[in-house]
Amino acid sequence: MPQEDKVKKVKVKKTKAAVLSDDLSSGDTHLEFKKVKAETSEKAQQKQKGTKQHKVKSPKKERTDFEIADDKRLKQEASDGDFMPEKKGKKRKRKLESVEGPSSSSAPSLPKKKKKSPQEAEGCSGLEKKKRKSEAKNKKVKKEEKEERPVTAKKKTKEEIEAARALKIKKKEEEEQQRWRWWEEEKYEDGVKWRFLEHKGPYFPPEYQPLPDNVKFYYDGKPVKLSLAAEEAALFFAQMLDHEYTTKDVFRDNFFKDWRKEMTLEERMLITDLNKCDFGELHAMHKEKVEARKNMSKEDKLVIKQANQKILEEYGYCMLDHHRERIGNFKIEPPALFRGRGEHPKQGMLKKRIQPEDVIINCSRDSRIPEPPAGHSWKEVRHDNTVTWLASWTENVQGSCKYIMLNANSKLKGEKDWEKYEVARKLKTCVNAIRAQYQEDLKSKHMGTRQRAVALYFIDKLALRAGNEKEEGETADTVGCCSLRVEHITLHDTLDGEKCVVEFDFLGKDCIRYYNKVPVSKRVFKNLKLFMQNKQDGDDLFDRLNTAMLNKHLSSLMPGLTAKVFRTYNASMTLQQQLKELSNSSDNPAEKLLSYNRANRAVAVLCNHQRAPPKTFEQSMANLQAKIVSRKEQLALAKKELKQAKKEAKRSSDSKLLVVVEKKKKAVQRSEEQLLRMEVQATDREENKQIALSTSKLNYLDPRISVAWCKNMEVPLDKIYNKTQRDKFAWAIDMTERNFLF
DNA sequence: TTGGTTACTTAGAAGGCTCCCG
DNA sequence: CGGGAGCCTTCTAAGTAACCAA
Repeated sequence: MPQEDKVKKVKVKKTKAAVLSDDLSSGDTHLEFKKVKAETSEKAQQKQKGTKQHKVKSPKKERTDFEIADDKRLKQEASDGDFMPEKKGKKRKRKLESVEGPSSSSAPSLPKKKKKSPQEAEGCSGLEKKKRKSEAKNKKVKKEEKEERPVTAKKKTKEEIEAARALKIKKKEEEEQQRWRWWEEEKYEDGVKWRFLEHKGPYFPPEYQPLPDNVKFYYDGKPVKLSLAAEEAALFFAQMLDHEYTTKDVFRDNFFKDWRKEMTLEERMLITDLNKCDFGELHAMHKEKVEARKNMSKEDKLVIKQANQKILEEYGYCMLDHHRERIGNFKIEPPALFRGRGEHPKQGMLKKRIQPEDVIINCSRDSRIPEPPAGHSWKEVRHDNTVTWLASWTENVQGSCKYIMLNANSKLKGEKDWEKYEVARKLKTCVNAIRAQYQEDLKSKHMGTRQRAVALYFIDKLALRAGNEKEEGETADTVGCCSLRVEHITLHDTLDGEKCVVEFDFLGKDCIRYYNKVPVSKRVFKNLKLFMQNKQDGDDLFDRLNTAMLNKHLSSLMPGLTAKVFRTYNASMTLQQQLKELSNSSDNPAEKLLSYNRANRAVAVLCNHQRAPPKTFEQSMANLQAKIVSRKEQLALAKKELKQAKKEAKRSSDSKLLVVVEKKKKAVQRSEEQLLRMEVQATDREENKQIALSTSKLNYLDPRISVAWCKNMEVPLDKIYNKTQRDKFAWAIDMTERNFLF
């Protein structure tokens, strides 16, 4: 078997030392500056899709999302200045928000704390707020009714239905009332994350249950009773036998090596070849268990559910500054075989069971310190209120730290999220200056500066990730902007009728391929040629640059600015722009949603958020098409019947017939609506085949843009955000007015 | 300047759950 | 009323970036 068939070419050692003289006054300093024209980059592969037309409202829809996304964004960039309330006039508008707020009695410090942009600040008078709140409540109630009906089974009596509904509404109200409106509170001084933190500690996975006697592992045809530890590891492997992982050499080798470490001496002597191992019975047992689980009775399922609920109640929450907050991941990761993404050199290694002795607890000194499981003790208990984690441990495969932290709907996460978007919005006010500067820097005498300028150009224009350096052999070979190598780009003087085209092809985070052909300015192009001179495939494209240098530079341009802010900024900008472009308040609800999804999709394309096409995709698409066809037939029939009925009504003037005509009309109308909805759905789904919308929605798009859009378009928010998302974005939902601009 | 450590965000896969349709 | 499609949650890997010490 081809061991490591994909061994990556030798990577240059990552020291970007000063090898070459940094001075390059020679050569091409005479490059002309040419305005970057509106580039229409398109992603090669995915192309044709998205143009699939069916009745779509606006004529501009003829192009792919990619094209739309990209040049919309560029147009936006061009006109960015219009939006800028104050360019470089400094004096950031911290507007000491005396407008509202529970007195600033205790806020001597925090100079840059407590930000409120003008939009937020205005309309925050108590009165306004109250009004808004009650509005929200009303809406909620209405929604509730809608959601309620289908849920309640028909068996129930009317009263029961009523009661259930009332209960649900009440619960909702209570929830709303209990919600911690932290965004209305004063922020803590720098670095302090909490004043009081109490929790029960992490939840440990159940102990390993040894195999029953009738399930045997065989080596070389003979049954072997394994020691507990070895048996557990064997089961991990057996459970994965259906997975492609277990066919990979690296995975198998790593597993075998680590498995042998778990074995007793005798076992190790005996078991020397993975290929002679027969996990068949273990595998079968596992499958049986899965099957049995699936076929469990309703009652049994309920019992399990309730047990889980109980665990959640006990371990899933903590008290943070007098508020009960949900913990995101309160369970310790169970032991397993490591599943790295892509060609990970460590795939298959044994991720060991975590003991309380490995776990550091973080909580308030004056809280009830969590009890370790009986007979155990914690590695350490500390009281550090400058961090947000409740517990941590070091994982053995990569040696990295794992944390237990709060849920996304918590104050700690929400506040950070809000802050992130505020930084991105701040970038808006100085992005023009920064762009002008890097254009200028393309001409710099210093190689390092030029490289920085080109990298920044990519990060800004293509929303590439920063690209930190990685230790070789520890992870899959993936890159970001600063770590691009010569092999990852191809320069084309002309390509498909465009000049100066850069073709990118590399694996990014999670080994997701980034493929894109982008026309760039002549100057950038020439610089790239220069950077690539005398280099080989495996050499760094930006050998004088790393993320630390880049970020240092960025933070000097604007406090808080780092490479990743550009991604947030450009993503949110694109969404706002696309929504404006694509949606009309006169559209019907389905069309509005399609527009929103398209805008969202434009961002996902920009950020290269992909997913494996669902396994059932082709099938379900065919099903949908079939349904559309049959619906069309139905519609034709309905129309025919309507005609017929009209004819008859005319002839006989029997009033009953008129009623029939009305009925038929309704049927036609209904049919048409359903057909439209299906067609829209089909388009949406097709365009979405391998694009993941959720990542951008959750991490890059300022929720206030979406909330404002919903208000303007009169789209119920729950069409856009599900419950979890509404929870996470509660701060934005509460504070956003329809006139919000990112 | 580097190299390790730490803390926190961002990412897609997998599996469970719900709801809808025939 | 059973099965399956798709939405939602959970899981944990894989990034970014700051910090610290030598």
